[in-house]
Amino acid sequence: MDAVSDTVEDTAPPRRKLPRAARRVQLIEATIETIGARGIARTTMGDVAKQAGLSHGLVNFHFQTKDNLLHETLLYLADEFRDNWMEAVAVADPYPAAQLEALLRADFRPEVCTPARLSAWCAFWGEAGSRPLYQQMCGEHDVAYDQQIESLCQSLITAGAYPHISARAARVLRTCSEGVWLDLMMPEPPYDLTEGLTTLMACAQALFPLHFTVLGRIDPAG
Amino acid sequence: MDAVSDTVEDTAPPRRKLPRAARRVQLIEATIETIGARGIARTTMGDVAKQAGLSHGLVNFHFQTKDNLLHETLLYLADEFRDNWMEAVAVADPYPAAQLEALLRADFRPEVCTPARLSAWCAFWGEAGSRPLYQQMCGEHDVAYDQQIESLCQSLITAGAYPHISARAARVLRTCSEGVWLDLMMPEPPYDLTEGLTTLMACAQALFPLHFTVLGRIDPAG
DNA sequence: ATTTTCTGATTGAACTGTCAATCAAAATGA
DNA sequence: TCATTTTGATTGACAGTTCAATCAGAAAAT
Repeated sequence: MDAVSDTVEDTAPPRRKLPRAARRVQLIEATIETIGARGIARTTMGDVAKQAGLSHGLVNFHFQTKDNLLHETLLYLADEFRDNWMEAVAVADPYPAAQLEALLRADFRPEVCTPARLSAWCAFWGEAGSRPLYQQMCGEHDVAYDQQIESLCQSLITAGAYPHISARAARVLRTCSEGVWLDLMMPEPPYDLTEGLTTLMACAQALFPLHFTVLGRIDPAG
Repeated sequence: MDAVSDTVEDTAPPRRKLPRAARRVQLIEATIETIGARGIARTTMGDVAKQAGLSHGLVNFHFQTKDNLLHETLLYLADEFRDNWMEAVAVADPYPAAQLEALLRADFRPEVCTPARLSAWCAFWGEAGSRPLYQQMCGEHDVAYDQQIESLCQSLITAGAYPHISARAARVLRTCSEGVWLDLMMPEPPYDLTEGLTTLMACAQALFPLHFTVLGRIDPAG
């Protein structure tokens, strides 16, 4: 039926009549790329259309307004990030240290940790202060992430008799992770992804020395 | 004739013929407020002028272009933040734990930690990914801050025979501080300034338990 | 034949940057 | 002390540009 759908993007012009959902995703991906390259302030509908190799009328056809396009793009990113860490936790070994390590590593997987995605996410974050809608979405993302971390921290605190407050330990880890993200967002980051992860593990080690080293969790099996 | 000049605007309207430098600062402050309220993307020269209670032609008279206005605003913020933490370190007690605590607390002083300033700084940060100039300025700010922290961390590591790498410990503290900032930027932050600082101190305690508690440094005098 | 997707020209609004005119204050001269 | 000139800060109207959104119609798809 749809022999077209194979080479949807990159160089070859992705000719007409892609299924609705696929076209929307293509345009959202183009939006992420454009925001990553030009920032939100200077991103126009024309830029997005050009990036996708389509006409700008089509962007309005699928998303009605620019505000809506941005909103849906943020939604897409937030869902992607959430799915990513949730799945990482789900497939991790079933003990707290392994799950916490999986959670912390998830945001740095190459699939989600691309320059354009980091940059776009940060751009939305920067605008969040003045846009209640973005604020709410970024906030909700953080809350869910934070709760998951806190629950794991609580398990570790109990297991290791650490003197920490779980909410605070969780916050230290989350903020550290977000800060490393900001560093890596720069086109010429001061350190690479591996060193970023090691920094996070150093943070986990400082909090939970019985369960973590700078290389990651200490396996309970020995 | 000139009965006008007194209260043309609301709060503190320095009417006509202000010296050049003062007027520029007034316009930059108006820019910070506007960016904080509307974000960079939707801030216009007209908005800034209105915020300052002046005509929009005057903004161009003093700053030529919008890009230049934004650039100078970022410069102003970066200088202010740097001066703030440098002075805090300079007046702190002359031992590493006290200086580190002063450094960490500096960014959360009410003078610099206002909603508009946090929000504006974050907005610039969000755009930094796509603007080499912003990138460089934000980067330089971070580098200087990081070097100062690292030097203090190194002193503590030596003093306490901690197993850390100074660069990584410094990075953990800096990223944690930046992450807390991001949290506090939200109009309805998930926790207050005091709790933010306590979180930072908890991070310092995890790294340097001989020198810090969640309340701050442990005074060497006892 | 009908519906859905897509294009590119067009429109109208908003914004930036310019400029001539205005005006307050400082400098100068009486 | 008071009038005159000079300076440069300030205004508001304007020109030119950019951009979001619309729309009529073309091109697939069903």
